[in-house]
Amino acid sequence: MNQPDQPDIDEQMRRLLQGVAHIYSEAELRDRLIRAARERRPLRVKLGMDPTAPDLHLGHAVVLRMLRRFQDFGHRGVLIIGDFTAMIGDPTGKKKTRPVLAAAQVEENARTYLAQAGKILDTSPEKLEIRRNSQWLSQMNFADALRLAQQMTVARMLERDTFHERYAAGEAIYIHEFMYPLMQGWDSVMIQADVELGGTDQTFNNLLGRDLQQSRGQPPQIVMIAPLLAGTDGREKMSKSLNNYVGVSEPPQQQFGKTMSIPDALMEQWFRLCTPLPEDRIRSLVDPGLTHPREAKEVLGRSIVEQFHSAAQAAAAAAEFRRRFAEGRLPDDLEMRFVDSGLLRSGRIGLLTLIKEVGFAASTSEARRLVESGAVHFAGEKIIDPKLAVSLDEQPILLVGKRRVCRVAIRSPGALS
RNA sequence: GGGCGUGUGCCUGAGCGGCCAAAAGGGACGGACUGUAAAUCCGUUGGCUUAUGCCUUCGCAGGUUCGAAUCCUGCCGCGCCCA
Repeated sequence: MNQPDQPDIDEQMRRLLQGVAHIYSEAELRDRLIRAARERRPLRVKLGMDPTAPDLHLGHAVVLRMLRRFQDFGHRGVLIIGDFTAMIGDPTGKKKTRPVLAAAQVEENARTYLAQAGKILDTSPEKLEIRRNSQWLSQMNFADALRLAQQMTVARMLERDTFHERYAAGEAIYIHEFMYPLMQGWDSVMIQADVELGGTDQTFNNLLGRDLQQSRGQPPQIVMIAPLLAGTDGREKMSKSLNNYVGVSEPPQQQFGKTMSIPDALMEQWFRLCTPLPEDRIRSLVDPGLTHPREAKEVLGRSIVEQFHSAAQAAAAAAEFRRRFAEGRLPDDLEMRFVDSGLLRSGRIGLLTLIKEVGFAASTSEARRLVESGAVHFAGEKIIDPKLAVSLDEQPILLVGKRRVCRVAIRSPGALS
């Protein structure tokens, strides 16, 4: 805006476009910024939130950071809680219809979401407006819905990647799924969005918002698309269901450890999308001739942990990681896990049962396989006999694989855990 | 509404009366090697208090058979074609 402490438009543009994969269109954004400044009106920057997934990860953080930059330039984030659209579920997910969420549940999820998003966003009321789309969508009747549907043709819907692929693959597409993008687009009309942010999988939906706005005489929103962040496997996009994510509220140790496990080839993208490091620094970090990949990854890990925790915790996580895996020592603060005394037979417990009880294996059979494949150490000794029964009197250490470790003890019936 | 086809383990996908807890690949997990990287190699991949044992799995429910993922009937889902 016009405030003296804000940089000029060119600088704002440069910063806003940082790390953006696509924008529709750059010229429109520039115009809109200029007009907003002239009219002393903050832009309304829309971001949709899925009320079913309160576990935010680095992928969400990318787009949240984009919104944050707008906020920092004086604009207003409008967070849409898709409580109504959740009834359908974004066809992108290509899974079955989701159950309708209870209002209380939506409320709860929104709270969790905000608690996590707050690590990145400015959540002060003047900078962030929170709306739920059931507010207007649930008011619509069939005629309203039909009118909305008239804005779109089947052919155009089928252009959308996810629909296109499913159609080609012979998978089912339900009519109501076609409504999803329309509903999301309608949200933009209702809140009069100036800008909508989203991941690449949202492109179609977001662009539809432009059409709907125009047909209602509103200036079309500018659409800014964040690149999809690849998950820790380096193959798929980061997502909770693929279990390849780094959660923003995970403990430092875990964030750091997961980051260290990503393929080297992924580092560059993560540096760009997940850290504030300048371009030339990134370039030297990802050049194996200049920086050993392990060192580079450590910088990456620390930078990530730092954002969600603190520099001190990041350093500690890195140090602990080194101790643990480079030097092969056990962690300092071993977690204690308890086992019911009822499971003991004359003071001993079957190793397999123990492994299962402690949560290191889903079933006894799995525990057996782990033992037989030499993955288990108990009280400092490698054990390959699945029939072994052990004593827990000394509160021994149980190690399964490289990462699953704890100390085990007996919980007597009356004792508090 | 009718005809044809299809439905298998986390996924893809073979099997078409016994040798099937079910080929193969992917993924995942474990081991070796490393930098909890990649590549490579090896092993495991339904459950069960400890098993040349039992139980549950091949859309669902019945049936035929000494015996069914495999045959029959009905139902359900999906696809294609016709209307």
